Amino acid sequence: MAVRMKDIADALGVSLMTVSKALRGHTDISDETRERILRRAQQLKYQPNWIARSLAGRETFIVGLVIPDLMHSFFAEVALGLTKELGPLGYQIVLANSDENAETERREIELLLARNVDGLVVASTQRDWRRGGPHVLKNKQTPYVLIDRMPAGVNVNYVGTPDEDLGELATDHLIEEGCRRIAHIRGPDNPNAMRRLDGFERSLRKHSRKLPSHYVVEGGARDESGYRAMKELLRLRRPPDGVFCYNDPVAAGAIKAVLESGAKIPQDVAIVGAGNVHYSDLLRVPLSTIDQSAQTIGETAARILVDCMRAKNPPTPRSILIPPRLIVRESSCRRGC
Amino acid sequence: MAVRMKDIADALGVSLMTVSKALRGHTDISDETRERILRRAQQLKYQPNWIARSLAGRETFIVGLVIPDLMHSFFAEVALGLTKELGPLGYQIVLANSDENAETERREIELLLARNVDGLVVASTQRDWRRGGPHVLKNKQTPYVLIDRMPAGVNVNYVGTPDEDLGELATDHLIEEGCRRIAHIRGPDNPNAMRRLDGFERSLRKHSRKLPSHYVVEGGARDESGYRAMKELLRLRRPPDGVFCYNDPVAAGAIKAVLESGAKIPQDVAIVGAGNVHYSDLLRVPLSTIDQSAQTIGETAARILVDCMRAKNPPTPRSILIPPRLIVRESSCRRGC
DNA sequence: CTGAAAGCGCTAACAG
DNA sequence: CTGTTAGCGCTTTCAG
Repeated sequence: MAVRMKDIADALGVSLMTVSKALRGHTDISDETRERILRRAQQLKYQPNWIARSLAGRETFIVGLVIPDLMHSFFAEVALGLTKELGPLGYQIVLANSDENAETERREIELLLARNVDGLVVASTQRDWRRGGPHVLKNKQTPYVLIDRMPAGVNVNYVGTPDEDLGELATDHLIEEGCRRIAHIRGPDNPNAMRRLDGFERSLRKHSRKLPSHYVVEGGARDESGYRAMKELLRLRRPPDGVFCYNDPVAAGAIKAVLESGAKIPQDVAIVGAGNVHYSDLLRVPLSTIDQSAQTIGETAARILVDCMRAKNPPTPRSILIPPRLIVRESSCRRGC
Repeated sequence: MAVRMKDIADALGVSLMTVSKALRGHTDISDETRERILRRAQQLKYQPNWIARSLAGRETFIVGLVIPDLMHSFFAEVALGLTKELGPLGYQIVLANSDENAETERREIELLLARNVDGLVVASTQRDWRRGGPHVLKNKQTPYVLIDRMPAGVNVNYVGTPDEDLGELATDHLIEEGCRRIAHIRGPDNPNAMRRLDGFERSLRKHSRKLPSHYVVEGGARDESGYRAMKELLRLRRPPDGVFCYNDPVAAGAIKAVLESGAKIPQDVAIVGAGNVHYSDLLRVPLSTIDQSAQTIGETAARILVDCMRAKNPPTPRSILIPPRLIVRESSCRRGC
């Protein structure tokens, strides 16, 4: 079996408690004793048993991360930001995949709670985090931070993107590039997508443009949806000359549709996506996009969570929005930038 | 605080042990008592405390996953395969990022071990898993499965790709497509990349082709390396008309370089990558590639691990290679497929 | 400064 | 079938 504190204690003729304290840097141990203990621990390659430590103390130094889709590079980036921030503090991360499914999400969260995680980061698939939301979290005191998917009307910790600004930024850019007829391929039916649409409309209003309803088409979150939606737009009598797409995969699909039609990007149609997935630069036409700084989102969520975990009584929830940044590549670059 | 077994026991006037057994489906409890206990547990929303359970029993139902790069879609897919297979069995996954760094890897593994994980899946950055390799694993009995990066001369559980076959498959394909001058952009200095090179050479020999040494150029693992390497190849007096690239990012970079030079893909230069990262289909030129079935690798590793975790004495190590599959897209399709 | 006592919530082994 | 007795390895509390 692995070496325990008791082994060190016995070997040195001190009590188990002394070892425990010395190992954790308590001040009420003489320097000499501590030295001896530390040295011995090293020799024996002592590794604290975290299970026992967790049971006795009340921290596990585990943080749960619940995301809807591991394959989405946005979440992989968030996870990276989390590990970068949490790792050095001694936390480890348990990964849970909700598969975009509310029930699975609830189950996973309960499991994580049963493991006494110190905190949770959740990109929730739940529409309404209050009702349907894991009431479990209400009872337990476990702090949590929601990311990306803004919960409807709940006062919780949240880190994400100001999606309305994102939509506005993308649309403003298309207008500045000289597009006259600007369309939007919508995302799925969730708050984030709604807000991007709002931003799209806000930008058009701001510039006194009309909002032809047939220029807003149903889309989805994947490239096939973008492909289909773009086909639809291209069939219009007057097809758009600029399209803001819900996200990069959708935009990639749209690009495919445009090129197939024989039209040129960006001359005939300019395209802007969102998310800056890491391959955007390598697409058929390098894709202009709105970067959401996913890693920063992860890091920020981590910091908030750490504050909560360290605080005795829960701090007032914070909502932090990471400003989106426009990244101009070829797909929208009509004026030779 | 959360409800404990004791709470249920007290409420029902039975002993704690009875509850414990009933909850875990032991047979030596009367159906009636079990019913009462189960019902009560539900009412009270009892959730077992896994920390305590782990300390008392000897399983934690946690599996550690150590990977060098979260952002690489290959590993994300492996992780997905793992969760798919392990989740239903009640295991959760702790994620550790080694950042392609052997020292970090060792530390993370030790941490995982200190948490008493039931098993480990490691994509090791270590060249030699025997010497430099975490000897920790020798002492502890914790079962582990290595993936992707084949360890040098060690008899352990391993799931990965037969990289030599992969290289041969890609090169055979280029030859079949009618390429006359075939080059290879090498990967980094690791066993997998070596084997892909071996496969490349094997294919050429098999077809009685020459192996001009200047057609094998230094590369790396990212798109910038591919870009640079391809530039170099294009400067040759007789540039290649077919290139097998270490992986898809490298191939994407190579494509960029070719297109910039004004040459056409695949007419002037055919390109094949490896890995089938999920955006390959959306690249400037849809990329032919060799699929490694990353998710299957994850699932297979999971199954081997489960076998080991359940077995009383360690089964003899198994080495499983998942056959690579050629996926033909536009970048190599010279004969109108 | 050091240590003894008590217990975290659960399970394994055995006794009733 | 049910319950008792011992821990798992560590930490907190409080007395020396």
